[in-house]
Amino acid sequence: MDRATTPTRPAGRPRSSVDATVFAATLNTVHQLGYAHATVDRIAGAAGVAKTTIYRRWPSKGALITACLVDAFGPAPLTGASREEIMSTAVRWTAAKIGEPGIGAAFAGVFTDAVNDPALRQLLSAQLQDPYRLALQEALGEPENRVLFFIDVVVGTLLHRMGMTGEPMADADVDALVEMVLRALR
Amino acid sequence: MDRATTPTRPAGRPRSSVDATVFAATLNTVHQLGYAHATVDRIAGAAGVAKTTIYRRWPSKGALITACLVDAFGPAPLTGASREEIMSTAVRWTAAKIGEPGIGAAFAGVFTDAVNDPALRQLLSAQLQDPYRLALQEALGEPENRVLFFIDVVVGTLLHRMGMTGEPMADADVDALVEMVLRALR
DNA sequence: CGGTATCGATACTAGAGGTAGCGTAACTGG
DNA sequence: CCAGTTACGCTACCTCTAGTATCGATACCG
Repeated sequence: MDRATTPTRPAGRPRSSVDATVFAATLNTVHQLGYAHATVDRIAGAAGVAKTTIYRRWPSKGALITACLVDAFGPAPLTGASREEIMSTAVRWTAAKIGEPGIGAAFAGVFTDAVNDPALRQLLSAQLQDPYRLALQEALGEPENRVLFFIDVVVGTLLHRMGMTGEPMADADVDALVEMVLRALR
Repeated sequence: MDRATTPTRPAGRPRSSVDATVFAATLNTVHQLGYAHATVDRIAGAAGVAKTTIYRRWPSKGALITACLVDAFGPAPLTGASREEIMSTAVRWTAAKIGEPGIGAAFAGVFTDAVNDPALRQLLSAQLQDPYRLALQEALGEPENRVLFFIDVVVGTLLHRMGMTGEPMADADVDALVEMVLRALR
């Protein structure tokens, strides 16, 4: 029940190290019951933790799920000999991750929550989208590449174009997206 | 306040023809407040209708939104001289539709509701996905074509692969999808 | 030992989807 | 004109969920 000793430990009782337990319980509960029925009460119960403890660490259910996803995804594997290989690995890895128990459902749930919540949208975008894209851009050396299709198209298109409340996608981006789709369908 | 006279009109007071009004109020409310804050109470109020009237016609909020989307989308324009032209028209039309006020947000909302509700998922799939895909397949003459990217990839991938509760996508389909993505990114 | 922050537990508020019951209105058939 | 039937608006209600407040106990620091 101890935590990593920081240089200057803050006063008071330190937090018990149950983050990993809560994350596991979250994915488990979402996997078994779906996002909507995975209530914070149930997640807390599954983790053997009080609900108030969860709300002390994460400000909302959406923030909890987002943190859980960030933890579950971890850093993307950016390996491969060629540029094409790197992209292939990353995309396949993303698809596989999304298919893991609970992750897909959690993502879909928090995703739509984010549509209605600007703060959560920003959090989700910052936590999931940007580091990923930046890392891949760095690995590929070409910032104009549209990588990580699931993130860019699903989150990008849906959040920006469907979200309505956020800043809209530029028409040029929409056109580029449509062209990309058509090329894939050809 | 009358309705189209059916061959044998059922007994009792006929329903007032407010479906279109309710649909308009629904899109309007979703557009202004987002899916989550567009409560059935508020939609009913905006339509000048009692909430009970809405629940007499549609069994749930999800069913209402789905019906509203079906009404808003209408039949897809399947015109064009070449196969490529037909696909281009359909995809662009879909993208434009999704960008219309309220439609995107409504779709995103009902979509995630469907992830947690098998009945709604089936309804959404039957109402939006299948007729669309079938009509395009017919127009294009090649059933193996993966058309309507937004529907197939967004609904297909997310519902099937992320939904978890539904039947999973076949590995071959996932592979095909990944290949498609890679081709688009190349 | 005093100060401080976390812990579990309980109780609570506000808002949402959805249902039940009621008196009234609109139609059909006799 | 009247009985039967169904939709209407209205109100009250139930259940569930996110999120908050409070409290005594606990674990750590100086």
